[in-house]
Amino acid sequence: MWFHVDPSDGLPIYMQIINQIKRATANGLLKAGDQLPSVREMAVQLTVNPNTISKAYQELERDGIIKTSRGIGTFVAEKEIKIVYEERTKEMMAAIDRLLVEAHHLGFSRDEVFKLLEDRIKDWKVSDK
Amino acid sequence: MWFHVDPSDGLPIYMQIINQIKRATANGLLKAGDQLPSVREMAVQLTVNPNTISKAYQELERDGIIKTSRGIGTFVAEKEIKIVYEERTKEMMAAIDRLLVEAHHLGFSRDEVFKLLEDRIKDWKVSDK
DNA sequence: AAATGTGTACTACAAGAGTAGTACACTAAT
DNA sequence: ATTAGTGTACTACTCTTGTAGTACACATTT
Repeated sequence: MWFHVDPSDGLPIYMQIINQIKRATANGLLKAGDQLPSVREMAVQLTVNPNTISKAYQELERDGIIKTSRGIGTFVAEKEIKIVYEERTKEMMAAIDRLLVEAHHLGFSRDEVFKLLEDRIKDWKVSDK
Repeated sequence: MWFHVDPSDGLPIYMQIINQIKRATANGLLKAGDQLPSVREMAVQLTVNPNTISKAYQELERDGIIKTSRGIGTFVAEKEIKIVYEERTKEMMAAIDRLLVEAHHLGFSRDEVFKLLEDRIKDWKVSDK
């Protein structure tokens, strides 16, 4: 599998794994039901301790992104939104605000952000199939 | 001044301060040249150690958001974008991707994100004056 | 030169994060 | 029952983070 990790990235290993899996499920590379590599398999491949992988998997499970069963394996979960509407929206707006603040300090106007997002979404769509 | 801090927030105190100042400069509450409270003043007001404030100010200065002079005080910096275009754009796209991944896991479609951002930008604009 | 207001350096310490080693526990197949 | 595959608990160690205490250094005003 296409996981890779850079120990000197600053970002902790288990975080890098989490990010990759989140992205993969977000863009369809990983679909509900897909089995992930076992903690040992992945640990060997990345030359990392099994617990590090386990930690990533545990956090992903807490977020409801994967489902893991002892002795069986770890799988991408069925998508089910559990949080209530207001909560979701609140979090989403907070995320958007963070983006806008960051954009401002990178020197982008809000309209530019809008445009960039528009383009990006189009890109995602075509690669969607 | 309107700074406030919650020690039990999980987010470290100096980060909370950084965020508030970043936001304030991003939405115009703080403008270039405005003086910030001295480290001591703010430390007393928030019942926190001066070094904690200092750490926040240092990080903000590294980001070019404020300008500080020993014995004088700390001020909001003139906006000057130092990073080259490609770098800025790269970071911005990364931020947008992070937002889209987060949105997906919150159960928002990309079009919904688009719509929310559109609304949000409109809001910012009217409160712009 | 003294006083007062500014930011800072140095030190220390408690708490937590990150990873690894090792041994255990569950499940399915043989 | 055994085996081979899975995830996990426990422990320990290192390194970093976050904050505080204290003392210092610079700038301006008097």
